[in-house]
Amino acid sequence: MRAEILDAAERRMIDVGPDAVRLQDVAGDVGISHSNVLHHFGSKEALLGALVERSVESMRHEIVEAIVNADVAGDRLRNLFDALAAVLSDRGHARLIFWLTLGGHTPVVGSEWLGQVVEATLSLRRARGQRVTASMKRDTEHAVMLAALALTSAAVLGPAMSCNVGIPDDAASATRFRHWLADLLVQQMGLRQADDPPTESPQKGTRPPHQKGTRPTYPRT
Amino acid sequence: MRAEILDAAERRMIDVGPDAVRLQDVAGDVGISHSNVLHHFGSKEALLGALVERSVESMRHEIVEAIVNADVAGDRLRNLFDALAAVLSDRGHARLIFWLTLGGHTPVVGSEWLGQVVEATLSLRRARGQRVTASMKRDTEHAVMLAALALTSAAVLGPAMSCNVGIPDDAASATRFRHWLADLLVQQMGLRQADDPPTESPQKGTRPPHQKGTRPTYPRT
DNA sequence: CCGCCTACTGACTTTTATGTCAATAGCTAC
DNA sequence: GTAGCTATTGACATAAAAGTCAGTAGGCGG
Repeated sequence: MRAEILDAAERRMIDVGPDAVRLQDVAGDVGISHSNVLHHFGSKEALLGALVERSVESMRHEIVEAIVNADVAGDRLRNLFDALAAVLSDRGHARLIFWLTLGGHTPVVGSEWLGQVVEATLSLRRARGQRVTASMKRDTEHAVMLAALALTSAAVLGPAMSCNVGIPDDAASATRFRHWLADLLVQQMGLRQADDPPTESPQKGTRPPHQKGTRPTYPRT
Repeated sequence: MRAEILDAAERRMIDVGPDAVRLQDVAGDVGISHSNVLHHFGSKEALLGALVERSVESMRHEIVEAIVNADVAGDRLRNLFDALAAVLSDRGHARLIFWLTLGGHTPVVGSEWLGQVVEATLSLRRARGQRVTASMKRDTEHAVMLAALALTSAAVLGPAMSCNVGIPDDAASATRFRHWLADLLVQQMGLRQADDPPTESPQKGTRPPHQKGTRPTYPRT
């Protein structure tokens, strides 16, 4: 029952924000009385606390999952970005991040798991024969940060921004942008492999199917 | 008086969001009674409407101003980004954009002035001797969109993301990231000029320096 | 059967925010 | 002077949301 209440609250939280999560509405969604919600969580404050805790945890988990499962090793950054966009956008994680951050809830992204992504990318660059210098480390940090910022904000501002720039607001365009960004970063960091296909057309069938066996080199959490 | 009320409301809007703009608080900030606010604007709804209208207009104006005044012509994209960051962050425009967008207020960025930035950039690339093809146009659109997304979200998520990636959360680091992004885009679009200073910092060494005249070898999208 | 615990409910209380209203004060036009 | 207009106020009405409380129902160990 707690889980169902949290589910309903989460939907409202993502859609309309923390201030608009009303006990009565949440209770109505689940089909119980608002007193019951109070009985389970003690107070609205506590409900929101539990909700944030659960959401942040599942968010972290799903994002790390997407990163781990992606075939980063071979310039498949496009795939990773697609997976991340799905999690951030469809699951509403991006909106949640912004709701919480705007509300002053810094600890949302307060962990350091992006640092692990930096580490993984660095080892990838080393594997490409690049010398790991301080400036190259910073370059990698910036690249990861750019990817995180762009993907997260695209999930929220994407439609508005697209229209503004002159790009149609549809899934294909969003994907094209993601792939463009992926290619840009791959090039910037010199991660393209010799055996990679030339990737000239954005989405349709340009890449060979995933070879299994090539696990990503991402470190486990 | 209307202006003072709107000022107070704007501060609260940016800091704590639309839902938390209380008539009593706003009135208190200005030093009048809440009935007076109501007298001037009719309703809270109307106050928020007037506020959004004014804010969006001033936002548009200040951003366009920053873009127009920047010395873009000479690869001074760094300056432009710094100016934009100032407007977006210090003036709170970025937070406002996110508050409104999350609240379903799409028309915020619903105009098309970023399209004009795309046009300006395109003519710049043409002036650099590049042929304006369809894919190059799309490349430019993507670059402008990336810049807009990154600068806007950095003003909100910047601190949290920095810590997460492993970058210290201070102004210098934020500036470094902005400059890195500016250089990345300048290089991507082949906008560097012969008389430009060598801007050695961010990623020197990992790639041979850009030869002017050579178009980026990046595959068109 | 009985006592106890948990899930759950409806009715009530409290708080807080919006909005209404009548009244006051100052200023201007006639 | 006075009629009328605007800015302003305090007191009150209304509405909505959070939280309290006493009580019901059902399961379970003794």
